[in-house]
Amino acid sequence: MKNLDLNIIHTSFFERSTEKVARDLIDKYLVTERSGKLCGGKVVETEAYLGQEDKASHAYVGITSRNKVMYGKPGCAYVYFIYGMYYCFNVVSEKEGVPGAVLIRAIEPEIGVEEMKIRRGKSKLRELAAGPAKLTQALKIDMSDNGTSLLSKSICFMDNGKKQRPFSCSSRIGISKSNHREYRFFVRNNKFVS
DNA sequence: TTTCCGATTGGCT
DNA sequence: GCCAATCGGAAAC
Repeated sequence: MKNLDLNIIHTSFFERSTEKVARDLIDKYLVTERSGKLCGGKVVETEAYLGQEDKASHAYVGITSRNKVMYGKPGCAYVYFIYGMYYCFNVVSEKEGVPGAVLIRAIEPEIGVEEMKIRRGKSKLRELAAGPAKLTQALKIDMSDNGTSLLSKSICFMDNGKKQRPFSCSSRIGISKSNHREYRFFVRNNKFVS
């Protein structure tokens, strides 16, 4: 592994508007530690999901047992099960009581690459974490992480202090209910974007 | 309790 | 490009 000077990102970063958090998470590190194995890389693609004004958000219908984490403390994980077989990972944004979360759609594999290859059953770097459900498989994130704080060593975002690469925005992927705003952010010309 | 369908993926045409 | 896999959440009945 290369020399990395990484610092855990704290709650105040997440206690802001969902759009800003989504934008600023680009190029931050997402790292998990599972059974002593460290895996992660730079975030290269995110999407913002807001509250009841956002038709595509789980919070559009109001608080339910599934989405209640979105209304909780910023900087916690919101994980949900989808299509009967996949998990998607979000970080909760906004101050407590206000729903919002940022879906992490892709990371650029950098730490623990060999372990992620085993978990994914794939050898190409491009196939390890270019997609929200691929990323949870590579980082071993599942429902047991739902609601947990992302300030711990076992799962967290980290900053290496370097400047963000240029990124673009677009409409979100895979949603049927449209929203005018462009809430997807991704590093420009990066092959690890989904 | 029944029905509809989803913030996806991988395999096949 | 198309579509099945697979199951829980949410709303309808």
